[in-house]
Amino acid sequence: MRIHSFFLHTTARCVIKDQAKPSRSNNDKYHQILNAAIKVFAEQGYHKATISQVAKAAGVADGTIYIYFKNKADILFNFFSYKTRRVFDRFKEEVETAEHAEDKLRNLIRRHLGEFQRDPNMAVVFQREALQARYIDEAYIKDITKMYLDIIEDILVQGQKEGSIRKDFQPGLVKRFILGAVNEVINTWVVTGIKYDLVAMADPLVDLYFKGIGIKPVQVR
Amino acid sequence: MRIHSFFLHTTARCVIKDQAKPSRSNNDKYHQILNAAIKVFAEQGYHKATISQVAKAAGVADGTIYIYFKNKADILFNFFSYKTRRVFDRFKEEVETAEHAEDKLRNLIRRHLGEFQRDPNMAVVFQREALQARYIDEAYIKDITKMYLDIIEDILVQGQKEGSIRKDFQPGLVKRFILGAVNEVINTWVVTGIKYDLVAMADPLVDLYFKGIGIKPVQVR
Amino acid sequence: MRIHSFFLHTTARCVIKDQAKPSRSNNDKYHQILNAAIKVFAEQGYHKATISQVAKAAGVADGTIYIYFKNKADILFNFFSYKTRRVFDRFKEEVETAEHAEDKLRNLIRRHLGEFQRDPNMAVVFQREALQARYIDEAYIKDITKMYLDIIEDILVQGQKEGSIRKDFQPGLVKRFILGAVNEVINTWVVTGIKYDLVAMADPLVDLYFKGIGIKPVQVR
Amino acid sequence: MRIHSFFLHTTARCVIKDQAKPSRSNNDKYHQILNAAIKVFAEQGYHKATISQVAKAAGVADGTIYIYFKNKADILFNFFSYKTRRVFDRFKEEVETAEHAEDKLRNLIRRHLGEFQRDPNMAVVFQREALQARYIDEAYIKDITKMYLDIIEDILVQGQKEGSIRKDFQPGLVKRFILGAVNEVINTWVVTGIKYDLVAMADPLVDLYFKGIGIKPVQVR
DNA sequence: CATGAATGAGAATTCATTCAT
DNA sequence: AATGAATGAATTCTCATTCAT
Repeated sequence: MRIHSFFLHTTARCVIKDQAKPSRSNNDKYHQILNAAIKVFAEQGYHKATISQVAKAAGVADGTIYIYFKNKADILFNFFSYKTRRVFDRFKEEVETAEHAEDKLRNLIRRHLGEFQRDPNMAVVFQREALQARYIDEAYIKDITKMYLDIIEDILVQGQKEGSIRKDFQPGLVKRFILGAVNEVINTWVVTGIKYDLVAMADPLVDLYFKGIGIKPVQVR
Repeated sequence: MRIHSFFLHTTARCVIKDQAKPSRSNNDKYHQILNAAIKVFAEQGYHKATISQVAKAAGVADGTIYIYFKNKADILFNFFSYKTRRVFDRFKEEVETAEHAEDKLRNLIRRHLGEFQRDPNMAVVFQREALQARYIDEAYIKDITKMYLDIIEDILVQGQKEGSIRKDFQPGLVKRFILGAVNEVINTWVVTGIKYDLVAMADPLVDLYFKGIGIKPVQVR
Repeated sequence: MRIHSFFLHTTARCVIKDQAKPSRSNNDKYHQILNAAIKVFAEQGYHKATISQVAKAAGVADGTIYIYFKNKADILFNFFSYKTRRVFDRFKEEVETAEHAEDKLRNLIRRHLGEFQRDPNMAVVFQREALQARYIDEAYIKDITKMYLDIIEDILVQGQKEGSIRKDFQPGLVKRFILGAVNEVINTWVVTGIKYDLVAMADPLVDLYFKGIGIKPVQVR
Repeated sequence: MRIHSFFLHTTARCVIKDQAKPSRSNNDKYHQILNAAIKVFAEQGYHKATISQVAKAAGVADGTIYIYFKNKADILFNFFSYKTRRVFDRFKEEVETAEHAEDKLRNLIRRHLGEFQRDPNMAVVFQREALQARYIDEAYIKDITKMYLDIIEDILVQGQKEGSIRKDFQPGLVKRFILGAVNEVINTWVVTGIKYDLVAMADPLVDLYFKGIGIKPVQVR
């Protein structure tokens, strides 16, 4: 798995203008290029993808890309800091709509799978390039990671208070356990060709998180 | 998560010779280069690493590498088909030493974590480059993946027969669930700097697999 | 040394309009851009300077520059044919205010140093780019060069008639000798940071031109 | 004028190996490329010249240049620190073969003109690119410059002691006066097409340095 | 077998110039 | 006239791969 956590409290949504010089007309071109890039990165991998490919996919000239992005790495950076930020914001919102821990987790997972299903290219690039710490500010990535894990942690703590979640485990491990499984499920979906309904995996997955695969010894009795 | 399954029944062990021209004594040079490459790939990433760096790390000339490997990609291919093959063979052996499903799974996970802990460079490259399917024959990777998942499947089926594992789940999902968690745990260990004892995570992890995080309503009764 | 001679008899002063499309009011914009360009060229060098930098310095849009100048090289061409032309016209005028050869040379040198001191950017660009014959019509530059040398020649001839200047030398060499020294003095002033009073060098320099550094053997007698 | 002074005490002659990776066979290739580069730079100017042009002129592939030089600027740097260094060493040697100030100056000028005549491309590049402080370490260039001026200064001081040179002038100005004239003479020779015998200018030039262009009023009497 | 200098295709990036608004 | 976004040719530099020694 590549990215663990993701989420941002950030209130400032339109960071876009920061690096984009052209102010007047088409701010679309920024997104045009960003989306084209993500598509190409998804197909080729960030490294193998060339600016020319991205330009062609975006329907602009090579040089145009440098009007909207500092350089190739900056495209990836914008993907993480802008595109995924929006997604992770939604995760937190989604969680807040539920009351109890189990529902919160279910909402989170459902939304997680849902957002990636909506934008498979994003999913691919995210899974693959995210922790490739080399390209983007490592600290920045760790931040998003931590935030996602923090949402889970809050849910765990609440669940323990509510009596629906065990207390005899290492929280750090459980967080990986949860995140790892979702990611693997997403990855498989991506690798096998984005065919089936990803969101449908949410409920069975949460069921597994809670009940495990074992048959309760209680029943033995 | 990057690689899902890995394991090879392959009886033909010395496939190495297939593409390596040198037959005589220094078959060491093959391993010399392979290990150096893995080290460099772990540090730089496959793409960023150069043949010169690998050559220098291996203590050979650039040209020498092409005596033992077809090209740069072939080094990675050999890493997967030779180096990891040995590891995944051991997984199966390990599993066979146990009798019951739960013990088999525990052995598998323990060994999995153990092998990666023993060779962190391998772990890094594996986690990062494995499903970067672009470099290696995708089908081949899927094969290894499938084999690992097959071991798990066998364990699940056995467990269900033995009555220790539930039957009401999608086997495909459970396999990802198990594999994803291990991989995430390994990844975290890699990303945070290979500091703590990875194998110690095995038992708590298997405990989670079996019991989940929930408190069984049954016990209420 | 870079530029040797410069001076223009040209009666047609407003050649400017030739290539500049805009005819109406803002002929200022032409100068605005020209001066900004000289400043930027002085700081960056002609080649390294970009049209964008010039535009920004001139407070106009990039495209606007192409309304007043054919292309980048044309800016430099205009610098030489318009801006320096005015300066070199003044040289000749200045020379004419004196009667005797020695005073004429003194006036020329004084004015030469004075004009460059007044406009250091012009000095820098002139010294650096002038004979970079590649950018501007070489013949044209040679013309300006020749005119400056011609002023000197006239002075020399007059001096010889007046009996104040030797006759036993190659005029061509003497002209370079005179021009080279002034230019070197200007260059040093430019390179060391435009700090001291350049015009103050005129009298000592002319003194050296006339008397040389040697002690006259005559005095031995 | 471009470069003022040049000269190096350096005893270490073979600095070449420092940046050239290839050690074995052809150290010629270093010079092959360097000379080709100087030729191309002389024709095109450093900026306008492309690596491809240099490579073609040197009869090697583009990439080969980067085996011997860090980058384009490094070629120019090597030109100054290696190629011209040798020349300026000779200047000092030449000066030392004479006893009296006037002979020393004559030797210096003769040699200066001679070396540039021998290698016109070097002359062109030197004159044009030398003080283009932008490309090469400014301090370094200032050093060479200062050394040349220092040779002149030593000669001046000696001449004053010997009674052959006046004492009533600013040494700084005289140094520019001498250097400027030589350079202008070289420049003219370069610009007019490298046709006539440059060295033949040495004696008349030194004559002008010493006697100036004036007719000494003393003799009137 | 081993070497490492040479190669040249390929990639990122820059910037003069154009043109629709 | 003025603008500045868009263009794409051109340039520097990298690096996998080859091959003469």
